[in-house]
Amino acid sequence: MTAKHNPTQCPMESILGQIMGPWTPYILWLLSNEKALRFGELSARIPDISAKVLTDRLRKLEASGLVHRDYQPTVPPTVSYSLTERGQELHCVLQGLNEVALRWDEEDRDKVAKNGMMDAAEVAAD
Amino acid sequence: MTAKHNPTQCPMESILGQIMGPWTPYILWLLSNEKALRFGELSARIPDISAKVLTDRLRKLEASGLVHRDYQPTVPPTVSYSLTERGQELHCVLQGLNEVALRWDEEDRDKVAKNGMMDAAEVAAD
DNA sequence: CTGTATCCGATATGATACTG
DNA sequence: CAGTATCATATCGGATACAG
Repeated sequence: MTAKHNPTQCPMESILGQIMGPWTPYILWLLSNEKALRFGELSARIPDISAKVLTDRLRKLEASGLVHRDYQPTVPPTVSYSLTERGQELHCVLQGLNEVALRWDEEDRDKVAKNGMMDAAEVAAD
Repeated sequence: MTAKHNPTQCPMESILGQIMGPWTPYILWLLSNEKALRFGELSARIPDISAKVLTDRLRKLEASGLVHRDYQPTVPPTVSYSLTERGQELHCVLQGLNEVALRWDEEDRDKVAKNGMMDAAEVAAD
């Protein structure tokens, strides 16, 4: 996703590079609603993700300090993930983004209902 | 970057898929500060981007209705790009993200200055 | 249960050269 | 000026199989 990112030094890109990529925002979303989730629970809630990719996303989120990993050396091992304080701060911003996305979707549906099929740029414009 | 994105139906991913990818947030940022920029001006302000990638980013932003392309068939042709209304709405959200990014950077610098080198997760945590 | 190790194919990036 | 065309490389995502 995100390793060699941020060629511009733009601070936004720095954060976006950490949270982007398929599944990542959804993982953050799940964690913010559930406080803590185990690896298997995340897997179950994201049906189509592979273990490899889920692991990869969690490791990267951990590396950037957005997610905390709690490992209990029981048998079998128990690992749960939760948002760090920063992860929670980020969620507030993402919620803003989410609201914009939902509003646009609604506007688009209204418009398409009235005018029939259009392409994205036409719909978005007005 | 962004073509087959949004496997989760998460609305955030839908927008993030449109604006992410190297350079894209920076392009939006430049356009929001300058009202309108020509292709060559964007090129000059983003020194390391290739014409191909810049074109690709602009086409995608245009397709999602965030950027408007104004083509004047003069000789030589004059093309300028500006944010649509949606592009401007988005900028507000990005600014929030930007503020968080800047705050974190500052916190991190302070912490590193006090404690010496750490990795990202250590720095972010606290 | 919680991951790693591999392999593969698709996609994106970047450099270079060329055009209306 | 504002791109397009082409090619080479790198990276990523996903499937599968295996391990502590």
